Amino acid sequence: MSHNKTKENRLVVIDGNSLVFRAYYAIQRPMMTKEGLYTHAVYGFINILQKIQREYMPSYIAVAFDRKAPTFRHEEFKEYKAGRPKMPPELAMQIPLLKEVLESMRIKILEIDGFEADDIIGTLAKRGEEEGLEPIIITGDKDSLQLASGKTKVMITRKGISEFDLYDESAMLEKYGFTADQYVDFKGLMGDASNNIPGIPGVGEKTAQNLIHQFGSIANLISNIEEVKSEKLKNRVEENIQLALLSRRLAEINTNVPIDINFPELKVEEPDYERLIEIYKKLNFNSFLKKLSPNIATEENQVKKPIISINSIDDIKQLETEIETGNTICLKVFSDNNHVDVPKIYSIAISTEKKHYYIDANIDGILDKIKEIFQKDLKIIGHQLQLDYYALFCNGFDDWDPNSVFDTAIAQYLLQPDKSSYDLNLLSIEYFHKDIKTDNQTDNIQLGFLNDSNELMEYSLNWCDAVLNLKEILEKRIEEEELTVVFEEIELPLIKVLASMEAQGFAVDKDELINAGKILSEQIDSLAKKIYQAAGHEFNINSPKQLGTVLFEELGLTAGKKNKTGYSTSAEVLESIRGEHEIIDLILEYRTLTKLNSTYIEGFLPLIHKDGKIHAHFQQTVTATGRISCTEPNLQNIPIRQEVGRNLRKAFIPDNEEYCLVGADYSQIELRVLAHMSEDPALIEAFNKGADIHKATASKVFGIPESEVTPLQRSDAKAVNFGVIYGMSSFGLATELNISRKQAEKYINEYFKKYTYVKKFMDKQIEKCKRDGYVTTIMNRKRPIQGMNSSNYVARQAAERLAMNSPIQGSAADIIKLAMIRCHNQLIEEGLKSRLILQVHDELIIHTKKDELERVKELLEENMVNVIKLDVNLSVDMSVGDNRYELK
DNA sequence: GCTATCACG
DNA sequence: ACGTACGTGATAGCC
Repeated sequence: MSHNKTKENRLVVIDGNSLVFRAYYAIQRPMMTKEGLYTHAVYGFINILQKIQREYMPSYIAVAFDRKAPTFRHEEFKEYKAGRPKMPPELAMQIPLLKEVLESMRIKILEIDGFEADDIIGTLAKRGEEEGLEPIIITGDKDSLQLASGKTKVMITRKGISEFDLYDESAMLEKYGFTADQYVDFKGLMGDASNNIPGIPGVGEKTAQNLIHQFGSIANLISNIEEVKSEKLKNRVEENIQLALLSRRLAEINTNVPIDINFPELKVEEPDYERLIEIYKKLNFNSFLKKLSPNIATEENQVKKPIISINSIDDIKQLETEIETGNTICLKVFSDNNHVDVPKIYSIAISTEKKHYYIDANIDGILDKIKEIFQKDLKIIGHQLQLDYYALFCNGFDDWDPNSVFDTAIAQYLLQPDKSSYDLNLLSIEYFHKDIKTDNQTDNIQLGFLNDSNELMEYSLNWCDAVLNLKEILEKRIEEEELTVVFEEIELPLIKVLASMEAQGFAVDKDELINAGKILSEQIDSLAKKIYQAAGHEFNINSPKQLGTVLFEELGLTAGKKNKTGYSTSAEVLESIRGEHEIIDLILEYRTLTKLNSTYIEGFLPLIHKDGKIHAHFQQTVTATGRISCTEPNLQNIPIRQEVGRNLRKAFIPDNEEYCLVGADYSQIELRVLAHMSEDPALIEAFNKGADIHKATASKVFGIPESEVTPLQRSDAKAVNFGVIYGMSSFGLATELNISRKQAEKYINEYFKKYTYVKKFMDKQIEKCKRDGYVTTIMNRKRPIQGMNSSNYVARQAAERLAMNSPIQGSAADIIKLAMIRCHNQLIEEGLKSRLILQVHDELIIHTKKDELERVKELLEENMVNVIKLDVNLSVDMSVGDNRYELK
């Protein structure tokens, strides 16, 4: 905050209620803390406040609030503001939080029983003018326009909260054709629906405006009533004179509120940083904390570890002598994190208990030395260690396997799996209010920047300090939250498995891919021509907006669902109007082919490594349920459902002729997990007798013997089974099956009548989540869920579905992760060359040496099936092929 | 940077 | 009366 630059006489007065209301509705996606506090209105308010402070630099600032007590207006007119909907609780709960923030900023809050914020603001503006100040009123409410004057300006929010319209005397004249003083008379005539101010019945904005233009005020209108031309209007005004005067009094802001105003108290001051940090932390406002950090950086006066810079092969001896077997180190490898070439390691930081070593990785033979040191059975602490592993694995450390690691990113992920980022700098700010970056560039560790070795050395020390400090905190929290098992038995051992998969990569037949691309492009061109012909002109088929115009306006086809921006042109909508015009089939085909070409051909080609393989990145800290995610590219969504797309799988091949691919899929893992967790006897029995589960469900839902189930009934039952996993709603099932809601409801009722324990299980998840705020998996992985008690029905239902689905999806994720670890370790233990190269949620792909094939199949089956003991058997389908297409 | 769409489990 | 199926990532268009 720059005090030296403030405008000396400027007084900003904010209508707190009005602005927080705007902020609440302007932010589309509600924000909430892990404790369930809604925060978006506060967040939006602070943003506006900071914008105002930046742009107007006031010397004085105050925020006025309404009180709950009735005001003089209610005394005059009982119906004042009657029928106004109550403030939603999600907003009401944020008002005290906002006040706490304002107090921490040392911004004066003004409120008084019997008066509205408007009156306080009016009084303050008037007194401010008398003191020679320049008042600026900030509000979302047009009522305050009457306060605009030669000195006082009124700013009204526009388009949500980000923009304002500024009104002064001349702007009023321009917009309304009368002055701010006359605004009250104007309101008296037309009334105000939102405050339930009556006005003259039948007089709206236009008529009121005209009357004010002609007569200037209500008083003048009364004295010259004969001049009103329209007989009807004249009668109306005469009959309702008292109502107009009452309305005028209600609309008029009182500028003489009995409130103590002491301008020096309103002076802008430095915030109470300690208190502000506390409240920002409570609200999870990390971005605001970050902005504070330069102001508080001086508070800590910690002693820094000595940095040892290692610039020659001889220097490393210091490290060799200091490190003993079993020591704990913090590790950070700086590399270009490159997946299309061997990642280049620039430097390696190793923090021991006493010293911080910063090693130039370009020194000849230095990596071998480090590898030697790493043989001392060290305990490794890091943040997103998978990245460090990957760089090392690709640079000769492929057989390195530390048996004790701690990853602070993963620890934080388990504690809060729905966080959007586990960026160390953000965590450092959140936990320690300290920015670990030495400048802006360190965000982006690119080779060009790495020239400045000193900067990076400093950064590496801050990095390791933050990781080590975080570890102390998170280690305890993991234990308190009983996450030790999932942390130590699943997530930590998985790091090296994922890094290995990543380093291994998936070979692709580039020529095959290019060729497929050529064929697709030709087909796309010819389809486009046909589409233009059918439409009568060229347009951008990829633009849903243009497509919507062509289909629903020019061709007059039946528009289905709408979305925010206009007509929906989704496949679902198009399918339903297939018969109406030949263009529809062409467009659907065009969509399919362009999707394949742009995502899987054009998208993949630039990601092919120099070694001819794709090294996708597997991320362990992304999904809220515990699944892993795959990026650059996403190999978990290669087409399979349609033959055109499925053909692309032919391009995914083994490294060479000595190898083949083995695919191992868990059969119905989520339904099996559900059977186990719910302990439902009917579901367990169905699985244990090896039934076709969709057929079994069909038989139960439709009340017929399994032998009589038709393929259509089986497919409907399949949708029901999916629905159960997703936290089924009758609406969802109805849309999926294209049946009535009633019919869907019947299916669901039948299902739960037959699988009563499943119903109990679902109810229990909701109940538990309402009580604890989270649900858990078989391995006690937790997923916190917000909004279980939301007053909004839709939000609450959505939260309940998450509570039902997450334990199932998450437990399945636990199981396959455990299986991956077992399989990977056993392949290595047995000295086999075969390796895990891909996981697709319920499927593992193993790059298999042909002479190891039989052993690999056995090993997969054993480990996947026996990885955990459930009340139902796990079952695995296995297939072998020379490319991914052949794995069915 | 957001929205719509569509690929997978 | 409301308006939803669960979990992801990539692309193109548009502001």
